[in-house]
Amino acid sequence: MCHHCNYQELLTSVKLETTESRLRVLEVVGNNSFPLSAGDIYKTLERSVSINRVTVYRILDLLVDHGIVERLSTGGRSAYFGLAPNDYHQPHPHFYCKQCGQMDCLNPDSLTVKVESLSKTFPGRIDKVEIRVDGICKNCLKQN
Amino acid sequence: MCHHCNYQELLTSVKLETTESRLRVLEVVGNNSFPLSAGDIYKTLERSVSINRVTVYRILDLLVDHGIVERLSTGGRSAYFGLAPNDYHQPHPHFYCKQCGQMDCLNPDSLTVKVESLSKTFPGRIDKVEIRVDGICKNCLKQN
DNA sequence: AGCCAATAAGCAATATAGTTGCATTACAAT
DNA sequence: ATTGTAATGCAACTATATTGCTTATTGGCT
Ligand SMILES: [Mn+2]
Ligand SMILES: [Mn+2]
Ligand SMILES: [Zn+2]
Ligand SMILES: [Zn+2]
Repeated sequence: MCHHCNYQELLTSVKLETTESRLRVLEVVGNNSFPLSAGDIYKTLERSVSINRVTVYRILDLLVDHGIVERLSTGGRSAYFGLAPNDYHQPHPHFYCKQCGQMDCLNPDSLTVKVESLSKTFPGRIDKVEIRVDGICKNCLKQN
Repeated sequence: MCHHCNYQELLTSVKLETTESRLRVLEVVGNNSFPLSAGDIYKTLERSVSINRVTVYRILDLLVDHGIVERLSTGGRSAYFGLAPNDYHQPHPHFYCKQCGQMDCLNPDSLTVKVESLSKTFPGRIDKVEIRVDGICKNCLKQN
């Protein structure tokens, strides 16, 4: 767990009741150093606690809606989940290996984006800018 | 059709035989000013020609593999397709409206990314950088 | 032209990820 | 303890994409 994050507090900070399941889901997401799919999160939880697959999906939706978890698209079919940016975690781009499906967090400064000009002129509402780098990871590269 | 693109030529330029179906799919993708889902492309084609849904998926995969069509992830469940960047079409970010699912192409300069530092140090292979802006489009905004 | 091999397209079945409706359980307030 | 509300479980379902196999089309050859 990130020493800045108390998951219990994180839940109450967005006015969500703490339940065992919510805390477990948030722990799995937060304790992991890279984003995970809903399926990964479910499989991880299943090993230690009893929880339903649908509950995992619902809790993830809930945490995303409340802004403490971020849903990331991939080059593949499923979304991945990580802790949302906050005071202690800057927004940052991710790398997605299209071979093994592993997603990695990149340094916030490794790719920077200038969003001001767009924000000024864009006629709609902008909620988020997602930057994803696609390719083949180091491990998969050396296997070939 | 973009006056720079001859779709027939585009196919032969990547050593793909021209078939009626490939040409039709590429036309729909290329003639559209914003990216479309496989389903949208299929529905469009269906109106005028007889083609199978699976064929559309296969052709899209093929065109993506050959680098003339680009697959874009969305905040939603399906991928969208547009012409891949080439000499006449710079890479550019996209806007995705999470309400209506419309995707729009943004100006190549509206968001710029510095990828050099990452390319130098990143241990894997980088194929693509995808930038997606999520939010609510102008039309959906005024409906509420 | 006719034949053959290779490739493309069609069709049905299947896979995968996520969602919905409704029943059951837990839990907080009274 | 009772009750109302919200969370979770379970089964069925939806949307999107993929697979295996059959049929049709194409291009090269004679
Ligand atoms: Mn991250
Ligand atoms: Mn575009
Ligand atoms: Zn990999
Ligand atoms: Zn919209």
